[in-house]
Amino acid sequence: MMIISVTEENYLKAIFSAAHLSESRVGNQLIAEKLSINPASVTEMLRRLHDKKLIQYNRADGAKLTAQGLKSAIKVVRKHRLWETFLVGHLNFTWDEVHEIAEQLEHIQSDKLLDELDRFLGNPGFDPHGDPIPNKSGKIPVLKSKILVEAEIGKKLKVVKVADNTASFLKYLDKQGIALGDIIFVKEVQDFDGSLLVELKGKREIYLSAEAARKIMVE
Amino acid sequence: MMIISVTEENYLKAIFSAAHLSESRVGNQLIAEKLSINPASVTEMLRRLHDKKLIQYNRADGAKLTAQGLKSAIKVVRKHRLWETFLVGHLNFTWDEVHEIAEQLEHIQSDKLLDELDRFLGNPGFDPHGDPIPNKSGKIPVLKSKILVEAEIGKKLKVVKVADNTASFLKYLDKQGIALGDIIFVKEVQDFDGSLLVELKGKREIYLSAEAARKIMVE
DNA sequence: AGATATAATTTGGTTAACCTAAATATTTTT
DNA sequence: AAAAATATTTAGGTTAACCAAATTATATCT
Repeated sequence: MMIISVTEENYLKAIFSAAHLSESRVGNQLIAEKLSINPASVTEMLRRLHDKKLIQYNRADGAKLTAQGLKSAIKVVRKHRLWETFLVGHLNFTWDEVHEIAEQLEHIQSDKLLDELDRFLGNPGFDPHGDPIPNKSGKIPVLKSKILVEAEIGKKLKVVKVADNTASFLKYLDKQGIALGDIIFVKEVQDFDGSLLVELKGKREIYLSAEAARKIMVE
Repeated sequence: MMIISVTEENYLKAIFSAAHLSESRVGNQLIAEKLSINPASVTEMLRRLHDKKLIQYNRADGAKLTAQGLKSAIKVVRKHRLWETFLVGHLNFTWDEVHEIAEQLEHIQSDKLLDELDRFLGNPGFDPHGDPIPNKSGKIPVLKSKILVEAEIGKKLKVVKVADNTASFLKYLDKQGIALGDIIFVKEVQDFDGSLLVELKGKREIYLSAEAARKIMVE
């Protein structure tokens, strides 16, 4: 089996997540930003990943994962999200604390560990942030969710995911008392700033800025 | 807080475990063997560990952990053994499968993770091989165990630890049906080769070579 | 004590990942 | 289409860990 270093895995993951957002071209610049390194360093590594047949690469179109590369990237994401699920579910971590540690754990190499962890957790489809966990064969479950800011007035909705996993946003949600699975009822939309008046869990009424409502996914 | 690399941690661990066996001097040679690297490389690293005040070091007496270095080494051992306990206890691993993976997991950095894992496992004192797990403050529990080969005839004993964690020996024990916690009754000792006839769990009788009995710890 | 064996160190490499600054491409704007 | 802006690559350099071969200490043996 081919050996992929931790650093290489991080590149693949960066390309994978960048490709999901901007779709088309994944340039050196973007990868450099994601990994907080100098663009000059990226060229070198992309060439190596190309040699290893993990990406297609040329100056014009940037980097694109091959089937091999995609498989590796998805596996890393799978590991990351399963570990996050474990940390929150069994080790009393909150959703804003788990990212860093999962960044380390995602590189542990053992297929059996991965399978057993999945089983132990009950083959979860989504992690504590609502992000989908690829299954063993690489298939990624889909949620037909919308962002809250696009919801119609008078709809009863369930919070299923957040579109921003920074600790500051997650702490803000905690402070507002919003968690995954909560039922939200949209009462009013302010015309002038797009902020929402919502009823949370049939109890409290709170205001959410359009900014925040753009990062909350509902179903 | 001082940053200690994975490689440095492995050196500290090697020095720690070597010091436990041979007591006195831990030479470059021995460290090199433990880590499967060239002795020439060891000199360099020991100098760095000395500069970081993690070891005392001079040509005559070799390497010796400082209080700082000992603390770091014990923490790594603690992590290693807690993870092994987790793998066997919750993820269906057998005791001969866990070492490699624990070698990776022992380098994950997060104090909260360590504390929570300990709590989750119920603050175990010993890992699946019977090795003591240092507690949070670094204290290492002691078992007043003996090696089976030194046991007297007619004694009822409990298997508490193995003095050889290689997969081949652990598999041998599994095949013989011997596990930690089993009660052993010594019936006979063969004079000519020191092998033992023992009764296992009050049921089966089996022969154990002196070789094997030297690696089984009982209480 | 001197010869021999063993252990440690020095010397002069290598590789993976990074860096900065300069040079070259490629887009985008005017 | 030329100028300006942006993106990529090249060139030359660094650091952490390693190596092999040669050298220098230290220990052991006769």
